[in-house]
Amino acid sequence: MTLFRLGYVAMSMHLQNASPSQTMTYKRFQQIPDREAGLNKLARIAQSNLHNCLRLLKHNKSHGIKFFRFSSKLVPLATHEELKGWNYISPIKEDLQELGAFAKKNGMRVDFHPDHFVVLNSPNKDILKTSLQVLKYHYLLLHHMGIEPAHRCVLHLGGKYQDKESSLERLIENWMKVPSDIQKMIMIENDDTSYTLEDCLYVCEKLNLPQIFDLHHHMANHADPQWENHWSRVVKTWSHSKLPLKMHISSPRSDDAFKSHADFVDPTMFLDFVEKVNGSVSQIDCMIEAKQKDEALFRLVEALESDSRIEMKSESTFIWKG
DNA sequence: CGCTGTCAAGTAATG
DNA sequence: CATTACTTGACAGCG
Repeated sequence: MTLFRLGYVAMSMHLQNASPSQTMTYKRFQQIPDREAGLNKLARIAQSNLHNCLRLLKHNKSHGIKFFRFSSKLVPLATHEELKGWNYISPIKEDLQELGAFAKKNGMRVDFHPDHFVVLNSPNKDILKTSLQVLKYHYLLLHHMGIEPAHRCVLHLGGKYQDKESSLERLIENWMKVPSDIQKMIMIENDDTSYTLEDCLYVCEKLNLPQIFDLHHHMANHADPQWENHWSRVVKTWSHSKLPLKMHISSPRSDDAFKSHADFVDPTMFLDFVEKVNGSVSQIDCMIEAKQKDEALFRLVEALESDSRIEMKSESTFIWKG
């Protein structure tokens, strides 16, 4: 029997004025004549973002949601080249501590997905260096939250650079330049344009990394359309992890904009997946990536509740009865 | 207050 | 070779 658990991404459609990713652009920062005042302002924004994250976790708690992805924009300009040397952690140490303690106390799985500027297979040394800075930022956030950073950061394999095979091998070469603490933090996700599930599995097996299977990306980009043929390999990549297998779930916005995320998740497609993987592993955490965020999760739960093949175990977990 | 253009970052696709 | 799309929330400026 498999326990399925639902989570969502970064922000809530229900909480008002609770953005976890308020920001200040570098251009604005530059316009502040006193650098110290600018840095203070950045720190205040970061504190507000973390405060809102805590509100989000409390909101999640009240709805029985124990699985959440933090925004990567918690500290604006943290890794910007021109702000090198700024200790962006010190003004938010207590906030991070409090946030992590709340997540731990309530048994919540939290993680990150840095955006597409983190590219570990880039042939450009500067881009690799910047990417490592951004990963270090995520590491420090987790570390100061008091959360074990292992398998808390989702990445794609990177660009194709006109030659997919050699670009994939470059990732393996570059991996040796990644500090081991950061290596341990990474999970790999198949993407919708370049690297398919099978490409990612090859790397995951080689580097001993958990594979995050994104069903929507797979539909948009695959070699073998039958993901079922590779599911046992996906399961195996999680055998050494303390965390349950993780999935990304979303639905295409339309036929024309197939790769874009729809507002909500199509329950039929999701239930089809659930039926197929049921029994393959003890728990599957499904990250709902929909434009309507937590509202999409609530809608999906409503659909599950009214389906006789599903038994709800709590507000956001369920099993397949068949 | 509501609308629009702009914003640190990379890569792929298009022209 | 140069520009746009991707995706995307937040903010500043403007009417």
